[in-house]
Amino acid sequence: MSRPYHHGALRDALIAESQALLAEQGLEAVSLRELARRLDVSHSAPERHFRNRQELLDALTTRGFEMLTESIQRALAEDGVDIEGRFRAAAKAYVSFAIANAPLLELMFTSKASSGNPETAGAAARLFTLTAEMVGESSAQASSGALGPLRYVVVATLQGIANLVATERIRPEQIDEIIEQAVSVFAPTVSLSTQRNDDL
Amino acid sequence: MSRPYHHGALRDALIAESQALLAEQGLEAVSLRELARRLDVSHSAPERHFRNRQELLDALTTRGFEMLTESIQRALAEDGVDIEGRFRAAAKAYVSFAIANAPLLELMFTSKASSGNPETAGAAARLFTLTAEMVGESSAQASSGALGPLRYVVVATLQGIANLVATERIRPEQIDEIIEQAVSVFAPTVSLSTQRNDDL
DNA sequence: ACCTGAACACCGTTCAAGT
DNA sequence: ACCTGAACACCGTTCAAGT
Repeated sequence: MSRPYHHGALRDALIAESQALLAEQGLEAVSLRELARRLDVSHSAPERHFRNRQELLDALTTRGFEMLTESIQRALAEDGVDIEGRFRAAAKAYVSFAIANAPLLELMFTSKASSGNPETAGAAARLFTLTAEMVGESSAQASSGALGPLRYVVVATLQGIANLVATERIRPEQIDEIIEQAVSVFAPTVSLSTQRNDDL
Repeated sequence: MSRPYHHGALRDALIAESQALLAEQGLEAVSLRELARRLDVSHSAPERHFRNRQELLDALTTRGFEMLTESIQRALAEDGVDIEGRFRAAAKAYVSFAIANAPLLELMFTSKASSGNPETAGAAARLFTLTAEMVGESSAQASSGALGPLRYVVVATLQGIANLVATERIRPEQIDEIIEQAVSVFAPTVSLSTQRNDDL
Protein backbone atom coordinates (compact mmCIF):
# COMPACT_ATOMS: atom_id res chain seq x y z
CA MET A 1 0.00 0.00 0.00
CA SER A 2 2.56 2.60 -1.00
CA ARG A 3 1.14 5.94 -1.98
CA PRO A 4 0.86 6.88 -5.61
CA TYR A 5 4.02 8.55 -6.72
CA HIS A 6 2.43 11.53 -8.35
CA HIS A 7 -0.19 13.18 -6.27
CA GLY A 8 -1.53 14.92 -9.29
CA ALA A 9 -2.95 18.19 -8.08
CA LEU A 10 -0.91 18.63 -4.95
CA ARG A 11 -0.97 22.40 -5.03
CA ASP A 12 -4.75 22.65 -5.02
CA ALA A 13 -4.97 19.92 -2.42
CA LEU A 14 -2.53 21.83 -0.20
CA ILE A 15 -4.63 24.98 -0.41
CA ALA A 16 -7.89 23.17 0.28
CA GLU A 17 -6.42 21.23 3.18
CA SER A 18 -4.77 24.27 4.72
CA GLN A 19 -8.04 26.22 4.50
CA ALA A 20 -9.69 23.43 6.44
CA LEU A 21 -6.87 23.29 8.98
CA LEU A 22 -6.92 27.04 9.42
CA ALA A 23 -10.66 27.13 9.97
CA GLU A 24 -10.66 24.18 12.35
CA GLN A 25 -7.53 24.72 14.40
CA GLY A 26 -6.22 28.18 13.72
CA LEU A 27 -3.06 29.54 12.19
CA GLU A 28 -0.56 27.76 14.43
CA ALA A 29 -1.90 24.41 13.28
CA VAL A 30 -1.17 25.14 9.63
CA SER A 31 2.20 23.47 9.24
CA LEU A 32 3.71 22.10 6.07
CA ARG A 33 4.48 18.84 7.79
CA GLU A 34 0.93 18.35 9.04
CA LEU A 35 -0.41 19.07 5.56
CA ALA A 36 1.96 16.52 4.09
CA ARG A 37 0.78 13.98 6.62
CA ARG A 38 -2.87 14.64 5.84
CA LEU A 39 -2.29 14.36 2.12
CA ASP A 40 -0.16 11.27 2.57
CA VAL A 41 2.87 12.72 0.91
CA SER A 42 6.43 13.20 2.08
CA HIS A 43 7.08 16.15 4.35
CA SER A 44 9.09 18.01 1.78
CA ALA A 45 6.76 17.49 -1.15
CA PRO A 46 4.81 20.71 -0.36
CA GLU A 47 7.97 22.69 -0.86
CA ARG A 48 7.82 21.96 -4.56
CA HIS A 49 4.69 24.09 -4.69
CA PHE A 50 5.29 26.67 -1.98
CA ARG A 51 8.85 27.69 -1.42
CA ASN A 52 8.15 28.15 2.26
CA ARG A 53 5.35 28.44 4.76
CA GLN A 54 4.92 32.16 4.15
CA GLU A 55 4.17 31.55 0.49
CA LEU A 56 1.38 29.17 1.41
CA LEU A 57 -0.03 31.69 3.88
CA ASP A 58 0.13 34.37 1.19
CA ALA A 59 -1.92 32.14 -1.10
CA LEU A 60 -4.49 31.62 1.66
CA THR A 61 -4.61 35.34 2.36
CA THR A 62 -5.11 36.20 -1.29
CA ARG A 63 -7.92 33.69 -1.50
CA GLY A 64 -9.43 35.18 1.66
CA PHE A 65 -9.58 38.66 0.17
CA GLU A 66 -11.17 37.25 -2.95
CA MET A 67 -13.79 35.40 -0.92
CA LEU A 68 -14.62 38.46 1.17
CA THR A 69 -14.83 40.70 -1.89
CA GLU A 70 -17.14 38.26 -3.65
CA SER A 71 -19.30 37.91 -0.60
CA ILE A 72 -19.74 41.66 -0.27
CA GLN A 73 -20.43 41.92 -3.98
CA ARG A 74 -23.18 39.33 -3.70
CA ALA A 75 -24.70 41.14 -0.73
CA LEU A 76 -24.67 44.44 -2.62
CA ALA A 77 -26.25 42.87 -5.67
CA GLU A 78 -29.12 41.53 -3.59
CA ASP A 79 -29.72 44.35 -1.22
CA GLY A 80 -28.12 47.48 -2.58
CA VAL A 81 -31.11 49.65 -3.26
CA ASP A 82 -30.25 52.83 -1.41
CA ILE A 83 -26.99 53.87 0.13
CA GLU A 84 -27.98 52.89 3.65
CA GLY A 85 -29.05 49.47 2.46
CA ARG A 86 -25.75 49.06 0.63
CA PHE A 87 -23.70 49.97 3.67
CA ARG A 88 -25.75 47.69 5.91
CA ALA A 89 -25.54 44.78 3.47
CA ALA A 90 -21.76 45.17 3.17
CA ALA A 91 -21.33 45.36 6.93
CA LYS A 92 -23.40 42.24 7.48
CA ALA A 93 -21.56 40.31 4.80
CA TYR A 94 -18.26 41.38 6.35
CA VAL A 95 -19.26 40.33 9.83
CA SER A 96 -20.64 37.01 8.60
CA PHE A 97 -17.33 36.37 6.92
CA ALA A 98 -15.53 37.20 10.16
CA ILE A 99 -17.64 34.74 12.11
CA ALA A 100 -17.33 31.95 9.58
CA ASN A 101 -13.63 32.52 8.93
CA ALA A 102 -12.15 34.13 12.03
CA PRO A 103 -8.60 32.75 11.71
CA LEU A 104 -8.51 33.61 8.01
CA LEU A 105 -9.59 37.17 8.68
CA GLU A 106 -6.88 37.41 11.27
CA LEU A 107 -4.32 36.27 8.75
CA MET A 108 -5.56 38.84 6.25
CA PHE A 109 -5.10 41.73 8.65
CA THR A 110 -1.81 40.79 10.16
CA SER A 111 1.73 41.70 9.24
CA LYS A 112 2.08 38.12 7.98
CA ALA A 113 -0.27 39.20 5.23
CA SER A 114 1.63 42.29 4.17
CA SER A 115 4.78 40.41 3.34
CA GLY A 116 5.25 42.21 0.09
CA ASN A 117 3.47 39.59 -1.98
CA PRO A 118 2.04 41.49 -4.97
CA GLU A 119 -0.87 39.12 -5.54
CA THR A 120 -1.97 39.50 -1.95
CA ALA A 121 -1.64 43.26 -2.16
CA GLY A 122 -3.72 43.24 -5.34
CA ALA A 123 -6.49 41.19 -3.78
CA ALA A 124 -6.57 43.56 -0.80
CA ALA A 125 -6.66 46.55 -3.12
CA ARG A 126 -9.68 45.08 -4.91
CA LEU A 127 -11.57 44.95 -1.61
CA PHE A 128 -10.76 48.60 -1.07
CA THR A 129 -11.88 49.49 -4.57
CA LEU A 130 -15.21 47.78 -3.98
CA THR A 131 -15.64 49.82 -0.82
CA ALA A 132 -14.73 52.95 -2.73
CA GLU A 133 -17.52 52.24 -5.20
CA MET A 134 -19.90 51.57 -2.38
CA VAL A 135 -19.30 55.02 -0.92
CA GLY A 136 -19.73 56.55 -4.34
CA GLU A 137 -16.22 57.27 -5.50
CA SER A 138 -16.14 56.76 -9.25
CA SER A 139 -14.10 53.97 -10.78
CA ALA A 140 -11.91 56.62 -12.34
CA GLN A 141 -11.12 58.05 -8.93
CA ALA A 142 -10.86 54.57 -7.51
CA SER A 143 -8.22 53.46 -9.95
CA SER A 144 -6.22 56.66 -9.73
CA GLY A 145 -3.67 57.06 -6.99
CA ALA A 146 -5.26 60.01 -5.26
CA LEU A 147 -8.30 58.61 -3.58
CA GLY A 148 -10.68 60.17 -1.19
CA PRO A 149 -9.95 59.26 2.40
CA LEU A 150 -13.56 58.30 3.06
CA ARG A 151 -13.22 54.78 1.74
CA TYR A 152 -10.36 54.11 4.13
CA VAL A 153 -12.53 55.23 7.01
CA VAL A 154 -15.32 52.95 5.79
CA VAL A 155 -12.97 49.98 5.34
CA ALA A 156 -11.43 50.67 8.74
CA THR A 157 -14.83 50.72 10.43
CA LEU A 158 -16.03 47.53 8.75
CA GLN A 159 -12.74 45.78 9.47
CA GLY A 160 -12.75 47.10 13.04
CA ILE A 161 -16.25 45.80 13.74
CA ALA A 162 -15.42 42.45 12.16
CA ASN A 163 -12.27 42.25 14.25
CA LEU A 164 -14.13 42.97 17.48
CA VAL A 165 -16.58 40.24 16.58
CA ALA A 166 -13.84 37.77 15.67
CA THR A 167 -11.93 38.43 18.88
CA GLU A 168 -15.17 38.09 20.82
CA ARG A 169 -15.15 41.60 22.17
CA ILE A 170 -18.54 42.21 20.62
CA ARG A 171 -21.13 39.64 21.56
CA PRO A 172 -23.28 38.18 18.78
CA GLU A 173 -26.49 39.77 20.05
CA GLN A 174 -24.92 43.26 19.91
CA ILE A 175 -23.95 43.03 16.27
CA ASP A 176 -27.10 44.30 14.62
CA GLU A 177 -27.37 47.28 16.92
CA ILE A 178 -23.75 48.22 16.28
CA ILE A 179 -24.12 47.90 12.54
CA GLU A 180 -27.19 50.16 12.66
CA GLN A 181 -25.21 52.70 14.63
CA ALA A 182 -22.47 52.62 12.01
CA VAL A 183 -25.03 53.04 9.25
CA SER A 184 -26.46 56.11 10.89
CA VAL A 185 -23.02 57.59 11.54
CA PHE A 186 -21.91 57.16 7.95
CA ALA A 187 -25.16 57.72 6.07
CA PRO A 188 -25.01 61.55 5.85
CA THR A 189 -21.39 61.68 4.69
CA VAL A 190 -21.71 58.77 2.32
CA SER A 191 -24.86 60.16 0.72
CA LEU A 192 -23.06 63.41 -0.03
CA SER A 193 -20.23 61.66 -1.81
CA THR A 194 -22.50 59.32 -3.76
CA GLN A 195 -23.00 60.37 -7.32
CA ARG A 196 -23.31 57.05 -9.08
CA ASN A 197 -24.46 54.29 -6.82
CA ASP A 198 -26.51 52.82 -9.62
CA ASP A 199 -23.84 51.55 -11.99
CA LEU A 200 -21.95 49.11 -9.85
CA MET B 1 32.05 32.40 35.01
CA SER B 2 28.92 30.50 35.85
CA ARG B 3 25.76 32.52 36.05
CA PRO B 4 24.36 33.53 39.40
CA TYR B 5 21.95 30.92 40.63
CA HIS B 6 19.12 33.23 41.40
CA HIS B 7 18.33 35.67 38.70
CA GLY B 8 16.41 37.78 41.12
CA ALA B 9 13.72 39.47 39.12
CA LEU B 10 13.38 37.00 36.31
CA ARG B 11 9.73 37.65 35.68
CA ASP B 12 10.18 41.37 35.07
CA ALA B 13 13.26 40.70 33.00
CA LEU B 14 11.30 38.25 30.87
CA ILE B 15 8.59 40.80 30.19
CA ALA B 16 11.04 43.56 29.35
CA GLU B 17 13.11 41.33 27.10
CA SER B 18 10.09 39.93 25.30
CA GLN B 19 8.76 43.44 24.67
CA ALA B 20 12.06 44.27 23.03
CA LEU B 21 12.07 41.06 21.02
CA LEU B 22 8.50 41.60 19.91
CA ALA B 23 9.18 45.15 18.79
CA GLU B 24 12.42 44.27 17.01
CA GLN B 25 11.62 40.95 15.40
CA GLY B 26 7.92 40.33 15.62
CA LEU B 27 5.79 37.75 17.34
CA GLU B 28 7.39 34.64 15.87
CA ALA B 29 10.72 35.62 17.39
CA VAL B 30 9.32 35.69 20.91
CA SER B 31 10.26 32.21 22.08
CA LEU B 32 10.84 31.10 25.63
CA ARG B 33 14.15 29.55 24.66
CA GLU B 34 15.45 32.69 23.01
CA LEU B 35 14.46 34.73 26.05
CA ALA B 36 16.28 32.28 28.30
CA ARG B 37 19.35 32.60 26.13
CA ARG B 38 19.26 36.38 26.23
CA LEU B 39 18.85 36.42 29.98
CA ASP B 40 21.53 33.78 30.43
CA VAL B 41 19.30 31.37 32.23
CA SER B 42 18.38 27.77 31.52
CA HIS B 43 15.75 27.22 28.89
CA SER B 44 13.20 25.99 31.34
CA ALA B 45 13.66 28.70 33.94
CA PRO B 46 11.03 30.95 32.31
CA GLU B 47 8.41 28.29 32.91
CA ARG B 48 8.62 28.99 36.61
CA HIS B 49 7.10 32.37 35.89
CA PHE B 50 4.88 31.72 32.89
CA ARG B 51 3.34 28.32 32.67
CA ASN B 52 3.57 28.42 28.92
CA ARG B 53 4.18 30.74 26.02
CA GLN B 54 0.55 31.83 25.88
CA GLU B 55 0.73 33.13 29.42
CA LEU B 56 3.69 35.31 28.54
CA LEU B 57 1.87 36.62 25.48
CA ASP B 58 -1.17 37.37 27.64
CA ALA B 59 1.02 39.44 29.95
CA LEU B 60 2.43 41.36 26.99
CA THR B 61 -1.06 41.92 25.62
CA THR B 62 -2.37 43.20 28.93
CA ARG B 63 0.56 45.59 29.17
CA GLY B 64 -0.13 46.70 25.60
CA PHE B 65 -3.71 47.66 26.41
CA GLU B 66 -2.51 49.56 29.45
CA MET B 67 0.07 51.45 27.43
CA LEU B 68 -2.43 52.35 24.71
CA THR B 69 -5.02 53.46 27.24
CA GLU B 70 -2.49 55.63 29.05
CA SER B 71 -1.28 57.12 25.83
CA ILE B 72 -4.80 58.08 24.76
CA GLN B 73 -5.49 59.47 28.22
CA ARG B 74 -2.41 61.68 28.00
CA ALA B 75 -3.43 62.91 24.56
CA LEU B 76 -6.93 63.73 25.80
CA ALA B 77 -5.59 65.60 28.81
CA GLU B 78 -3.44 67.79 26.60
CA ASP B 79 -5.70 68.38 23.69
CA GLY B 80 -9.24 67.59 24.70
CA VAL B 81 -10.93 70.95 24.54
CA ASP B 82 -13.87 70.26 22.28
CA ILE B 83 -15.26 66.98 21.09
CA GLU B 84 -13.59 67.16 17.70
CA GLY B 85 -10.26 67.87 19.32
CA ARG B 86 -10.73 64.93 21.64
CA PHE B 87 -11.54 62.54 18.85
CA ARG B 88 -8.61 63.77 16.77
CA ALA B 89 -6.20 63.54 19.70
CA ALA B 90 -7.30 59.99 20.49
CA ALA B 91 -7.01 58.92 16.84
CA LYS B 92 -3.51 60.34 16.57
CA ALA B 93 -2.38 58.72 19.79
CA TYR B 94 -3.81 55.42 18.59
CA VAL B 95 -2.07 55.60 15.24
CA SER B 96 1.23 56.63 16.83
CA PHE B 97 0.98 53.61 19.07
CA ALA B 98 0.32 51.41 16.05
CA ILE B 99 3.40 52.73 14.28
CA ALA B 100 5.67 52.45 17.29
CA ASN B 101 4.33 49.05 18.37
CA ALA B 102 2.96 47.31 15.29
CA PRO B 103 3.59 43.71 16.40
CA LEU B 104 2.19 44.42 19.84
CA LEU B 105 -0.98 45.93 18.38
CA GLU B 106 -1.32 42.84 16.24
CA LEU B 107 -1.05 40.64 19.27
CA MET B 108 -3.70 42.72 21.06
CA PHE B 109 -6.25 42.27 18.28
CA THR B 110 -5.72 38.65 17.48
CA SER B 111 -7.36 35.50 18.73
CA LYS B 112 -4.14 34.86 20.66
CA ALA B 113 -5.21 37.80 22.76
CA SER B 114 -8.70 36.60 23.53
CA SER B 115 -7.58 33.39 25.15
CA GLY B 116 -9.88 33.85 28.06
CA ASN B 117 -7.34 35.52 30.29
CA PRO B 118 -9.36 37.75 32.62
CA GLU B 119 -6.61 40.32 33.18
CA THR B 120 -6.24 40.79 29.45
CA ALA B 121 -10.00 41.08 29.03
CA GLY B 122 -10.07 43.69 31.81
CA ALA B 123 -7.33 45.78 30.25
CA ALA B 124 -9.16 45.69 26.91
CA ALA B 125 -12.40 46.67 28.60
CA ARG B 126 -10.68 49.68 30.16
CA LEU B 127 -9.70 50.91 26.70
CA PHE B 128 -13.32 50.61 25.63
CA THR B 129 -14.49 52.47 28.71
CA LEU B 130 -12.14 55.33 27.95
CA THR B 131 -13.55 55.49 24.44
CA ALA B 132 -17.03 55.46 25.87
CA GLU B 133 -16.21 58.49 27.99
CA MET B 134 -14.69 60.19 24.99
CA VAL B 135 -17.91 59.88 23.04
CA GLY B 136 -19.85 61.16 26.00
CA GLU B 137 -21.36 58.10 27.53
CA SER B 138 -21.47 58.62 31.27
CA SER B 139 -19.37 56.48 33.58
CA ALA B 140 -22.59 55.04 34.94
CA GLN B 141 -23.59 53.87 31.50
CA ALA B 142 -20.05 52.83 30.79
CA SER B 143 -19.84 50.54 33.76
CA SER B 144 -23.28 49.08 33.27
CA GLY B 145 -23.77 46.15 30.96
CA ALA B 146 -26.08 47.83 28.50
CA LEU B 147 -23.90 50.26 26.64
CA GLY B 148 -24.61 52.38 23.67
CA PRO B 149 -23.27 50.88 20.48
CA LEU B 150 -21.57 54.12 19.48
CA ARG B 151 -18.44 53.47 21.42
CA TYR B 152 -17.95 50.15 19.65
CA VAL B 153 -18.21 51.91 16.33
CA VAL B 154 -15.66 54.47 17.50
CA VAL B 155 -13.27 51.81 18.82
CA ALA B 156 -13.72 49.82 15.63
CA THR B 157 -12.88 52.81 13.46
CA LEU B 158 -9.82 53.78 15.49
CA GLN B 159 -8.63 50.18 15.60
CA GLY B 160 -9.36 49.75 11.88
CA ILE B 161 -7.34 52.83 10.92
CA ALA B 162 -4.48 51.78 13.19
CA ASN B 163 -4.56 48.31 11.66
CA LEU B 164 -4.43 49.63 8.10
CA VAL B 165 -1.45 51.77 9.10
CA ALA B 166 0.30 48.88 10.84
CA THR B 167 -0.21 46.53 7.89
CA GLU B 168 1.01 49.28 5.55
CA ARG B 169 -2.21 49.56 3.63
CA ILE B 170 -2.40 53.23 4.53
CA ARG B 171 0.73 55.17 3.67
CA PRO B 172 2.10 57.55 6.31
CA GLU B 173 1.38 60.68 4.30
CA GLN B 174 -2.32 59.75 4.07
CA ILE B 175 -2.82 59.42 7.79
CA ASP B 176 -3.73 62.98 8.70
CA GLU B 177 -6.22 63.31 5.89
CA ILE B 178 -7.90 60.04 6.87
CA ILE B 179 -8.09 61.03 10.52
CA GLU B 180 -9.70 64.34 9.54
CA GLN B 181 -12.23 62.47 7.46
CA ALA B 182 -13.05 60.26 10.44
CA VAL B 183 -13.41 63.32 12.66
CA SER B 184 -15.88 64.92 10.29
CA VAL B 185 -17.84 61.68 9.91
CA PHE B 186 -18.18 61.19 13.65
CA ALA B 187 -18.41 64.76 14.89
CA PRO B 188 -22.19 65.26 14.45
CA THR B 189 -23.17 61.97 16.07
CA VAL B 190 -20.64 62.25 18.86
CA SER B 191 -21.66 65.82 19.69
CA LEU B 192 -25.24 64.70 20.10
CA SER B 193 -24.33 61.98 22.55
CA THR B 194 -21.96 64.18 24.53
CA GLN B 195 -23.45 65.44 27.74
CA ARG B 196 -20.44 65.57 29.96
CA ASN B 197 -17.20 65.86 28.08
CA ASP B 198 -15.80 68.12 30.75
CA ASP B 199 -15.37 65.81 33.71
CA LEU B 200 -13.03 63.21 32.36
C1' DA C 1 9.21 17.25 -13.41
C1' DC C 2 8.08 15.57 -9.04
C1' DC C 3 8.77 13.26 -4.86
C1' DT C 4 11.60 10.89 -0.97
C1' DG C 5 14.36 10.52 3.23
C1' DA C 6 18.03 11.98 5.99
C1' DA C 7 19.97 15.83 8.25
C1' DC C 8 20.24 20.27 10.76
C1' DA C 9 18.86 23.75 13.72
C1' DC C 10 15.24 25.31 15.86
C1' DC C 11 10.68 25.08 18.97
C1' DG C 12 7.37 24.15 23.64
C1' DT C 13 6.70 21.30 27.43
C1' DT C 14 7.69 17.98 31.07
C1' DC C 15 10.21 16.26 34.87
C1' DA C 16 13.70 14.20 37.91
C1' DA C 17 17.44 16.16 40.07
C1' DG C 18 20.22 19.57 42.13
C1' DT C 19 21.09 23.90 45.62
C1' DA D 1 11.59 28.41 46.24
C1' DC D 2 14.11 28.45 42.17
C1' DC D 3 16.84 26.73 38.61
C1' DT D 4 19.24 22.95 35.66
C1' DG D 5 19.72 19.45 32.03
C1' DA D 6 18.03 15.64 29.63
C1' DA D 7 14.27 13.95 27.05
C1' DC D 8 10.30 13.94 23.87
C1' DA D 9 7.63 15.30 20.13
C1' DC D 10 7.10 18.70 17.25
C1' DC D 11 8.62 22.51 13.58
C1' DG D 12 10.82 24.75 8.73
C1' DT D 13 14.26 24.27 5.45
C1' DT D 14 17.84 22.15 2.62
C1' DC D 15 19.60 18.74 -0.41
C1' DA D 16 21.41 14.50 -2.49
C1' DA D 17 19.12 10.78 -4.35
C1' DG D 18 15.59 8.22 -6.53
C1' DT D 19 11.74 7.44 -10.58
